[in-house]
This record gives sequence, C-alpha cells and structure tokens, in this order.
Amino acid sequence: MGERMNNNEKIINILEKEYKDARCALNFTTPFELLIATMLSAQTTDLTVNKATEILFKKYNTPEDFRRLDNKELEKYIKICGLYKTKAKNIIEASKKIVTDYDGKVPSTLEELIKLPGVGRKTANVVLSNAFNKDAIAVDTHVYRVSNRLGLSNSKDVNETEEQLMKNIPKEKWSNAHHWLIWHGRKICSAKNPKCSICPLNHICKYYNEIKENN
DNA sequence: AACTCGGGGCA
DNA sequence: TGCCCAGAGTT
Repeated sequence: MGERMNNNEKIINILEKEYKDARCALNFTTPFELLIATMLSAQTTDLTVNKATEILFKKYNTPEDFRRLDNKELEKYIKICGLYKTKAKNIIEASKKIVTDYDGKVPSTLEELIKLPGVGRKTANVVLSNAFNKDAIAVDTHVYRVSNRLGLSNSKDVNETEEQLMKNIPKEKWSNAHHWLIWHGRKICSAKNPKCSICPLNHICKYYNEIKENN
C-alpha cells in the first residue's frame, strides 16, 4: 500500500518477531504470587527470584498465609534476593492490607496497588498487565533505557516514558511490549557495552546512529 | 536529588 | 575482589 511505515511501527514489528516467545520471566500462578515475585525482584534478577519463590510458594501462596508470617520466617526464604528485611516487612504488611481492605483479593487498579507498602508504579503495572490483562506498560530500568535508545521514547522519567510508549505502540501490543523490551535489554541492549553489531534493530536505532556519527 | 537497603552472580 | 542487578521509601 502507499503509506510507508514509520520508525516506531518498524521497531515494534521487529521486536515482536524477534521476541515472539518472550513471556513474564517470573514464576507465578496467581495475581498474588506475581505481586510477591515482582516485589522481590527489585535490584536482583529473575533467576534469583524464581529460586526463592519456587520453595516459598510451595508453603505459602495466599495473602492469608503471608499476613500471619513472622518476619524472620519470611526472611529465611527470601534472603537470597537481597534487601530482604525491607522486602519481608513490606510483603507482610501488603498482605495484611489485601486481606483487610480488599477481601483477600489483589486490587486491580493502579491507584489501589501503589498504596500497598513496597509497591510502586513499576510493580503495579507488571501486575496489571500480566495478571489482570489491563492496558498498562511497566517501565523498569531496561524498558527505560532501551526505549529511549531506540527512539520509542525520549524522556527523563518513568511517567513520561509510559505515556510516550502508549502513544507510540499500538494498544493491542502493550501487554507484550514491555517483555520484548526487557528481553532485548538483557540480551543485547545492555546498559554497558551493548551488542549493537548483532542487534536486529541497529539500522533504525537512534542511539546506534548517533554512535556511528560520532566515530 | 541523594541516600539506603543487600545477598548472589559473574568477570 | 569489585561491580552490577525486573525498585521503592525516606530525608
């Protein structure tokens, strides 16, 4: 047809093709489990979180279970994730709030989720998009870096990045787009020494073209 | 805007 | 041994 695809469309199409099988890498079978796994994932990797939750969720996997846990008991399971005292405290407090305020069900709006202790915008959006199939794009360090490099966004903060991504990515692809960006960020578009030479997007990447011009 | 929480993985 | 890692809360 006559109309040429713009760069954003091209980028999304390549990402989709390249990361067709990308899924949420965290272990979970319920919204609550995803919430806990995502809370644990701060400043660590999915491998570490999965190692911890694989054992943890066999014993405890509902807000009712977690709200009764002793801090020390929970810390024992999640110590390998790091920042474990804060995380244990927040997880237990969040579980109490879910039971008392939301009838034991994880709330499914951004406003409610970010009121849970230890839950910020990123964690809330992961739960919304992955557990509840809501229209949301979670922006973590990978998404922020990669989308800015590619030119899908051009922003200094998370809020702005979310808005720009929602504008530049077709709605029906929002739920998967952040997985594609995260996987790309880990495999190729790393913070340091990105593997631009083998990147399937380098020919339309803003960052790569800037680098080339400066050399 | 800077500071703090933090054990594990990997060079 | 040193550096980094799917953030969030406090000051």
